[in-house]
Amino acid sequence: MEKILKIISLIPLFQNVREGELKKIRAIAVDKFYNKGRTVFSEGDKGDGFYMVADGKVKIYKVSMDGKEQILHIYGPGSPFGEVAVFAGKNFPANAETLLKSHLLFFPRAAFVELISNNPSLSLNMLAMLSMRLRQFTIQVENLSLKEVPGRLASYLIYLSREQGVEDSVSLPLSKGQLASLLGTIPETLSRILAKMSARSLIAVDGREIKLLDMPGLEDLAENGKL
Amino acid sequence: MEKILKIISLIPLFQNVREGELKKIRAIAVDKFYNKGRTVFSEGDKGDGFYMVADGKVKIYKVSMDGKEQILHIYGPGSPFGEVAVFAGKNFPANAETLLKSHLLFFPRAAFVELISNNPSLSLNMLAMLSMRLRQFTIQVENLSLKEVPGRLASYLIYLSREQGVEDSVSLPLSKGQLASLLGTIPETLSRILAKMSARSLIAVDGREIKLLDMPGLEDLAENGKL
DNA sequence: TGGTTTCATTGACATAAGTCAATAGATTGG
DNA sequence: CCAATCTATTGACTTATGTCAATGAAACCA
Repeated sequence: MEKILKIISLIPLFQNVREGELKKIRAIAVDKFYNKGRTVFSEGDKGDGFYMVADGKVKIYKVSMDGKEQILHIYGPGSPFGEVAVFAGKNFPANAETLLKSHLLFFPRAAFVELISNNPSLSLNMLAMLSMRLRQFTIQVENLSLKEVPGRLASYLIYLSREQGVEDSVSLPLSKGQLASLLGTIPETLSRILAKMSARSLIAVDGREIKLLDMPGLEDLAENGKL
Repeated sequence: MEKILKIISLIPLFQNVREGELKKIRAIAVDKFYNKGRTVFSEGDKGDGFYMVADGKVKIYKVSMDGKEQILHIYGPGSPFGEVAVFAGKNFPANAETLLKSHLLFFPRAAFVELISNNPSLSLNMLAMLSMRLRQFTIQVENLSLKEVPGRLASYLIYLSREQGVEDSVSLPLSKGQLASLLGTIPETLSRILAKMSARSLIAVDGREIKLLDMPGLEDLAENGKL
């Protein structure tokens, strides 16, 4: 089986889709290659399709007038992005940029809508996908509005440790500056908080490797937000 | 035509759906009536269906440990809510409470999924609906993270004036306390900012009626966030 | 390798927004 | 219609986080 077709077949979005349909999906996908740090699309661009990461890493973000950046998502292999423009029939609501050399698949709107119209499994998968995104956003809003930065950081570390399947240590998939942007703060503040959490023996930081020394303490911090 | 059926037929979610299907949709909907201030569902509740406002008003919100509330959405007639639980197959990610005496329609998951599986128009409408929600969330995150409270308030006033179709005045659909919660702040702060904006002659406040005295000034504030 | 650029840390300081408390206004039900 | 409750405003104060600037560490590449 072609490599990309195999990748596609393993993606949640395309589960329970008949083999024949998978081939059609592959047929409409256009391969796109980007170097690190490249803009895939910008906020306001007309969206005539959506993307999926085949390989690499992409950040979706907003920027304010004075240049502060807020990361909305980081997507790796298997994650689609930019679907909002396809289904809401408007333009992209945020910016997308590669964080690594990346191989993306582009799905043109018309062809994909055609596929989805004839494939209930696919449309239910897409509904599930968007629903998960909405759920993530409710968490992000909660974090930004109801937690202070230490609480957000603690939540993120716990999330990472689950995702990476390691109990007591995590490896940041992002530079500290980018992590600050993901958490809705700035590098200076993040630095100070990492220092304070280290002083409290909650964590031990070594570059991008962070040991989680006091899981209960971190969980409490994530819940109550007070350091 | 039955009153509810007529309401359903006018809703964006059910556009371009055949008459026969509309009847089926109505058939699976369960009427629910709530007084003002009633909990419809709570965060974490198992979601075996979603709701739609037939009449009244509902707020969707999160609460922190120490009791601070963040409103995610306010929905009026025609808006569905709670779909995330249906399609992501989990529990509700937030709380829902009526702000007025309300008449809601409840759509049980299994029956609705059945309908959507056999109706491409309906599933595309639902995808569009969720996509619009995602778009709104990107704006909410942007507001919370990249704008200060005065900027958020200015954005909201401009949004309201567009929605209400009036150029130079708006009527708050919410108490000031609830507005504070929607903007991600507290009543005291909102009060002070309203006072400051009045002093600057950007607006004039009279209870829930707000005159927009300086639209360019408000737009600038919404963009750049500096008061 | 060495030098340049980017990234991270730290200090001194400024400020937006939250907390606590008191009061005033508005709304509601008996 | 008045008391009781809820809602909004204002003041004095605290605090978390942002800003500006300097320095140190790490990564990159020519």
